[in-house]
Amino acid sequence: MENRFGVKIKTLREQQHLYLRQVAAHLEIDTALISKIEKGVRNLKKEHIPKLAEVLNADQEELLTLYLADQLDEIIKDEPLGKKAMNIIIKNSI
Amino acid sequence: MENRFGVKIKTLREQQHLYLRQVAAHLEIDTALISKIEKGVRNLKKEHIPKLAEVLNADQEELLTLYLADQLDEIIKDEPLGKKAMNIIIKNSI
DNA sequence: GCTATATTTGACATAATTTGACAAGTCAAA
DNA sequence: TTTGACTTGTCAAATTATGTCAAATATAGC
Repeated sequence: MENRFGVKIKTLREQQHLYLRQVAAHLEIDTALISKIEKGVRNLKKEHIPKLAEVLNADQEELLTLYLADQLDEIIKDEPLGKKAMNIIIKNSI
Repeated sequence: MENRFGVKIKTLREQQHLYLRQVAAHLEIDTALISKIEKGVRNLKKEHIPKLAEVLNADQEELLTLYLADQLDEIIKDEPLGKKAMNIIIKNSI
């Protein structure tokens, strides 16, 4: 899977009846940028997550978790050995 | 943990009785760079792994796996939610 | 000690990528 | 057809990655 983060913040934004423009203003970035972030063609800077959680009235930890998951995916996508690499970290090698 | 990759290739290099200079020459990069890579202060470009496995007479997949593990660690180090993020990928959400 | 060779370190230059802004575009509803 | 929301492409600036060089520091043999 991919772009968990973008899908999530789009859903949250719609639930809150907010426009991209409003979210953008809160983060002080361009509307076009969050549009791309929702679509997964760009990454949000990690530092923006607190403000984002704020305006979306969301749990900051949940957003960060999804954000990290996407980052991890970015590394192991197209890598057949990705799962094995994760297992090494989890310590259940093999 | 960290720098699994660097530790591994240093061990392999010593087992093969090779100098950094020799490994560097094979990869066509500066000796100083592999020194740093072994110590984990720099990353190797992924494209160099095949040549590296060659000169170290090592299994390319093993090196790549450790390489990926270090990359993943880089993202989740200092992140209490890192494991949770990995679980999302593995699909054992929670 | 001295010498030679291997490794490490820090500063630097350059290349590549990321980040964000802007402008022009699409689309849907009024 | 006008308006507002969103999307897309392109550009410049900022940041990060990659590699080199020279100097510093080991390390081993005499």
